[in-house]
Amino acid sequence: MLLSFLKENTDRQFSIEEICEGVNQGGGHDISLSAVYRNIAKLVEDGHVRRFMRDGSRTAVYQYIHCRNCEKHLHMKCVKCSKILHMDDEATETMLVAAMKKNNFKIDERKTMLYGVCDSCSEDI
Amino acid sequence: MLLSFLKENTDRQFSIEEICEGVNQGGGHDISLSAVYRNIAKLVEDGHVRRFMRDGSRTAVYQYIHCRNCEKHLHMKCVKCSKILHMDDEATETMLVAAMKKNNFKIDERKTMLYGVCDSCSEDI
DNA sequence: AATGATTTGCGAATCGTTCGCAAATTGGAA
DNA sequence: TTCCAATTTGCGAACGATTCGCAAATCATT
Repeated sequence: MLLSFLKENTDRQFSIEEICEGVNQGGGHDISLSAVYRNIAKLVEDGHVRRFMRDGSRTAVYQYIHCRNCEKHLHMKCVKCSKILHMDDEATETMLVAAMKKNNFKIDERKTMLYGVCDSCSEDI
Repeated sequence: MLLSFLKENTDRQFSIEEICEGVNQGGGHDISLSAVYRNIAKLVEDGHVRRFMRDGSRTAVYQYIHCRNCEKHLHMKCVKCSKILHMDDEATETMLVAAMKKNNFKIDERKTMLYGVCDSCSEDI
């Protein structure tokens, strides 16, 4: 099932094609790309899944990731290993949001993705 | 000229088509879409202009904005009026970056865009 | 089993972007 | 100025991820 696949993999984003492969991995009847497109659209609409865009390829590609309580915290994406980190330090989270509000900007955690380099990748020379 | 058009308009992002129109507004010889695509690619490569993606349309659309000292500060985009805000409070800026580093994440100001609601738009009911 | 509603898969359409190539423009060197 | 090579341009075709249309398959309710 589509949603359960994403639920079990929240450490990175998946393209439609990857989701299709991942779901069909489980054996049984294969699902088509079209169906994945349609079903994922519904999941996004209902707020179960979030959609971002990947830059860099010839044309833009949408990527998807499951929402847990993700509207409650910020996310970071490592530009080297593409891993998604969920901000789990509540003190920092509230501090960041407060600092932004002081600058008259009410940050939207659901749409924002912080890009940078994660801990393990910054160790690499 | 393409770069000077973007230099004069740093309060929002422009699509290729908007850039084309904006440049051709200045009279003289019109430049084609192809040329805009090519020239903007070079500007991005050389670090004079930054490229982001706009979500929501049928297919992905790239958008461009001029870099001033933009590698030095964060940017915010209002999801309501699409205006781009440049973080000008240095104290907050360094505080944010430090807070992220405490969470083992070295934020990349050039690739990150904070989404949310700006001051004037949050006043609207 | 029968009926209607939903979902599926396939192929065509969409459309921003990129590519290929010949024509136009530019920039030196003589 | 004139010649020639190098770069840039504009046009149309190609690309490719996504969406659309529609008939066939599946599901749900009785």
